[in-house]
Amino acid sequence: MSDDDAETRSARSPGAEATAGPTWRPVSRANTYELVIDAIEEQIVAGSLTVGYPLPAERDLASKLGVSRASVREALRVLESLGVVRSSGGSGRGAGTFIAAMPSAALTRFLRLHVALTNFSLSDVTETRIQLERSSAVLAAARAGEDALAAINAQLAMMDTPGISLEVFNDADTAFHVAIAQAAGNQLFSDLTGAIRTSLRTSIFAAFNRIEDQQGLMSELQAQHRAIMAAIVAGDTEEAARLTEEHIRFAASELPGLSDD
Amino acid sequence: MSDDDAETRSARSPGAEATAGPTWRPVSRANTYELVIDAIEEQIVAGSLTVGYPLPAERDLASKLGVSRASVREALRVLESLGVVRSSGGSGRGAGTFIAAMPSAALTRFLRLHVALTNFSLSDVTETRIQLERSSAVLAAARAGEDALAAINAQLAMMDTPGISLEVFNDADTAFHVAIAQAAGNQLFSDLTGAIRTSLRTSIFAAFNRIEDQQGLMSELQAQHRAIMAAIVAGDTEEAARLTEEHIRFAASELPGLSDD
DNA sequence: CTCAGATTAATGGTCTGACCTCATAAAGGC
DNA sequence: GCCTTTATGAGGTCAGACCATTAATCTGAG
Repeated sequence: MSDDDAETRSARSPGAEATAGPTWRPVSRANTYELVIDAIEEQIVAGSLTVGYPLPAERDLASKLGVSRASVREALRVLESLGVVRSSGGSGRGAGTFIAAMPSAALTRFLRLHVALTNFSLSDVTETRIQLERSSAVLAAARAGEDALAAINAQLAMMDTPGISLEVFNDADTAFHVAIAQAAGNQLFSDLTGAIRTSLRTSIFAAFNRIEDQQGLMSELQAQHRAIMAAIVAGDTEEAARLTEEHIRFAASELPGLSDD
Repeated sequence: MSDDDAETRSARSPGAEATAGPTWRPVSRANTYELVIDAIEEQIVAGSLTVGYPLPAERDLASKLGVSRASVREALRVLESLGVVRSSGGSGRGAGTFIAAMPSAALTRFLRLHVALTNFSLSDVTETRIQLERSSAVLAAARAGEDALAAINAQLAMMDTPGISLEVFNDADTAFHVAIAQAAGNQLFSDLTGAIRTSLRTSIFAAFNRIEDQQGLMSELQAQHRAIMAAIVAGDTEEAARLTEEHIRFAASELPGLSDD
């Protein structure tokens, strides 16, 4: 069953609460697959299903819930696309559907689609990225450990490879920023940072191919990367944040079509 | 490491790899429904499908793509759960599947599930919220218009209702913060802010019901709301940001179980 | 001619049952 | 014992049927 709250019934004074929209919520005749998702989600929220735990076989689950296998599959495909579940065929160990935790791909697709639909503008996304990465830089400067710093340095080194291709540079660039977020120790920062960068991947390539001095821009970006890294290593939180914001704004302004001001 | 992302896998530069682990990724034999999603996404990214446009009927699409209707449906359910598509039965005008743009519900479910799976910790989520809302407060203080301010005030007034229930207060509280994000003019801020609050709704209730002086806490929160609003109206960006961060940290620390420090 | 009511058609929603592929586990042959 | 073969069980896909809902169309009374 759905635990929908029926608080909309109490609105009796006309005009007073009509300010922020009616909020009718049309009773939600849930589709079967939604009910299946709810049933699974209930187990997850209750803690009965944790990462790595197997779900019943699709046929079992269908008969247990009293629905068809098709409906179960639609629910599982949704959960799979959300990065909550993972399915593999075969038999025995490792076969079946399991609770997983792989949110990055889901976030990436989500952002890519909604950016394409212009539901989120490029400047909205960039601004979000700036705020997240500013905070990542601060936290990384404050508490990054040896391993985390080494991971960031590895990406810096990668970007220094002579004659590097745009694809490899860009992927290392993304990995650099994600590594900083990871050094900050916030998984949501890290996944959002990666998702934003990756969802813009195609646009970034297109923009890059529209400019003349690609190598020059890459060098400039890399110089900024080094400055950011230096601030993080020095533990200078203010400077790391400032340089990060400057870096992202610079990149957005240099790449035509990536900022819509 | 779970750097998942089914991107264009055509670019393969020899050498220059092997730095950050193997990353073999077994060629990703895409499922049929993924191919259907790709086909639709292609149209969206190319701009052939924009918000409001209809998709072919499921049966048509299935035969056009040479797959079964079940696979088409699995793809559509995924896109629907992502808030990219909306389906309704019947015939004629308004019947069928259309491109939509309703990302909030998708974000909310995504966060709720991954928080439940402890993939994102509560402090990760709270920290993200702080950064987003700090920025929202700054932008709102800088550029909020009459209507936007009125929308925020409406929620403040709602929370002042005497003898208000916890549910109504909490929903107005959420709406208050979302209204500020909306006043900032960043849709992604706004949707993320709402999603984070809504995904924690159940936890917030549980935490609230565990404390003694509910009315006292509500009053204190409301006082902070008023202070934030005053700073926004005054155009004091620094103060608005500071108060917002303070407010969120205060709430998280007061509600037992909502911060995991 | 007009309009209410019945009919029809198009669409998503659901179910059933079948068949395929694949990876493991079990049985069998050397 | 080790290797090969078979059986089993899981997801992946498909075809087709039927249901529910809704707009468009037709029909007939007034």
